[in-house]
Amino acid sequence: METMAIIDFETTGLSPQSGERATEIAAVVVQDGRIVRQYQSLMNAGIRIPAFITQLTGITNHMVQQAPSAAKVMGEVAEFVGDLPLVAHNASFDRKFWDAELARIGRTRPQEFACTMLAARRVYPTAPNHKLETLARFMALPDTGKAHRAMADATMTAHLLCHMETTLMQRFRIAHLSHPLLRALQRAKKSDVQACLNPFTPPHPLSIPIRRCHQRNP
DNA sequence: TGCCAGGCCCTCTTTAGGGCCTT
Repeated sequence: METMAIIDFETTGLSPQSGERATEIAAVVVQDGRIVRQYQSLMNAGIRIPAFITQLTGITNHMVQQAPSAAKVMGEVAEFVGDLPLVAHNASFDRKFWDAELARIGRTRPQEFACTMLAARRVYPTAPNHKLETLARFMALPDTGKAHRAMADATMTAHLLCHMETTLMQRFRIAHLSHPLLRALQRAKKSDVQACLNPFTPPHPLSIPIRRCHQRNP
């Protein structure tokens, strides 16, 4: 697998445009199908955490008050991931917080995001739904700890990514999972991908535009 | 005044609407 950085934010809400801020971030670097580096930190953005968020995540006002500033943490995690391609579950959410928090420290994102949720809708169309927790149960992925904490969810997303690579290697004859392939997959037509994944047909070369770069020789 | 996310996908679509997913 191409080396990628998987990130997960915990936040005070759903939109930085509405003044919501990050409270915790985790990043794990996956290389050759295993996690080789990890970063995790709570962060203090100077904003109160709504009670329902504390109930959801377990992150309290006291915890973030003891944490380093959001600026310090975002600087560290940006250095940690460098220019590695980024991955998140429902990446549109993490991308907008990543961009908003980086903008506050005068930085911009040099790389693209790929989304495991969109890709999972293609690769696992029979899953009950495509929430991270549901997919983890559906595929019996290893337990990573309390859901809705950044490191647990980032690690779970990494496991999901590795499971997806195995599925794609078996069904599509890909040599390895790359970030461009993941992005192409999430944009591919549902019907095209499902035809390739039909259990009653033999493994089928992946018929999405990026295939020449990533297929293994037959 | 009243409301308050938004990107993406699917479909009974594209001059739109509703559901999913993230905190």
